[in-house]
Amino acid sequence: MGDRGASSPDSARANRAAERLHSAAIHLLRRLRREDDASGLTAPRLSALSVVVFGGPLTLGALAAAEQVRPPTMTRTIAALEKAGLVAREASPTDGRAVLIRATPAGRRLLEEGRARRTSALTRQLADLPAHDLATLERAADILDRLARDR
Amino acid sequence: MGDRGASSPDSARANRAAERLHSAAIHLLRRLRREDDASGLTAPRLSALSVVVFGGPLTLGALAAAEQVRPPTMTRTIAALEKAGLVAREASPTDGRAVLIRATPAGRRLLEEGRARRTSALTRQLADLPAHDLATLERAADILDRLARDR
DNA sequence: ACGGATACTTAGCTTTGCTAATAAAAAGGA
DNA sequence: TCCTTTTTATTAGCAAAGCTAAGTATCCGT
Repeated sequence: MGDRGASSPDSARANRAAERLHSAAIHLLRRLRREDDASGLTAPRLSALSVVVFGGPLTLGALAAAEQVRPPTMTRTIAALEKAGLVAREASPTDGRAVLIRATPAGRRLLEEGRARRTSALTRQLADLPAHDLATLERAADILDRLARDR
Repeated sequence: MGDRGASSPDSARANRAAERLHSAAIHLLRRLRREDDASGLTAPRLSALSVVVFGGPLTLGALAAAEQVRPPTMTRTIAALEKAGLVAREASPTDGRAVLIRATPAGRRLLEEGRARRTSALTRQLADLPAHDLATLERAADILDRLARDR
């Protein structure tokens, strides 16, 4: 099947890997979407809450950047979390334009409980995996985290 | 931090891994969303098209199951792909209720070209990775594929 | 041949992403 | 100091993708 031209074998392999990761990510998320709801939160909300809980109070812009989303999108996500009592907005003491997002005790609690809950089907499937495979997935998550950080 | 109670160390580890994979998948997809568009297709459409191209003609229901989505969602996705001339609907010869989805030459071509295009930032980032890390990601994709299949 | 099951579609809702436009505050230069 | 530009966040409005509920058409078993 062709593939001549300027493409190196390395980038061909990287491209194939990218497509497979893309597909795996789509399917993983679709599965989790259904059941995220041990917590009652959708995936983007849970993800944002997690950053706020573990990343301390931070501005909305910083949170949007961390979540790789535009500010208006994060404004709305935070509005939902605030309405649910999981985070609070407060004025920045140093910058009148900025808003600091802070987790409430309820938000912290929800995340901790979710952590302890381990009901999700994915968790159960992972627990059934050979230790070796689980380790591979953990290393993969490390690599992807790193990739996301130095984009 | 606590974590006593009924939880085994294994499931605690699996749960942590599940959360990290969840987060990695979210961030991976958000990045790809921006640039999927070498092809002009959104991620779900590209994913569905890929299944149709490589999985031969198949019914809408089978496609929905493969994509872990409800039939009405797939109906709409296919409608968009059909409108774009990338797939065609045809009546099933054996079942008057069913619809077979088949890729058109244009759909096939788009996928092949996308494959050769390798413009995505992810591909480039992956190509820069040590071979060892890339291999880890490939193995992880294998494992996740398998997991998705025997859910 | 009838009644229940199955395959798909339609209708309508929610969430999440985006861009464009606006308001308010900060920063900087004349 | 004052005025302009930049930055931060919000509002408004659009599109895509997910869902459930309800409807239609076909199939299958009795």
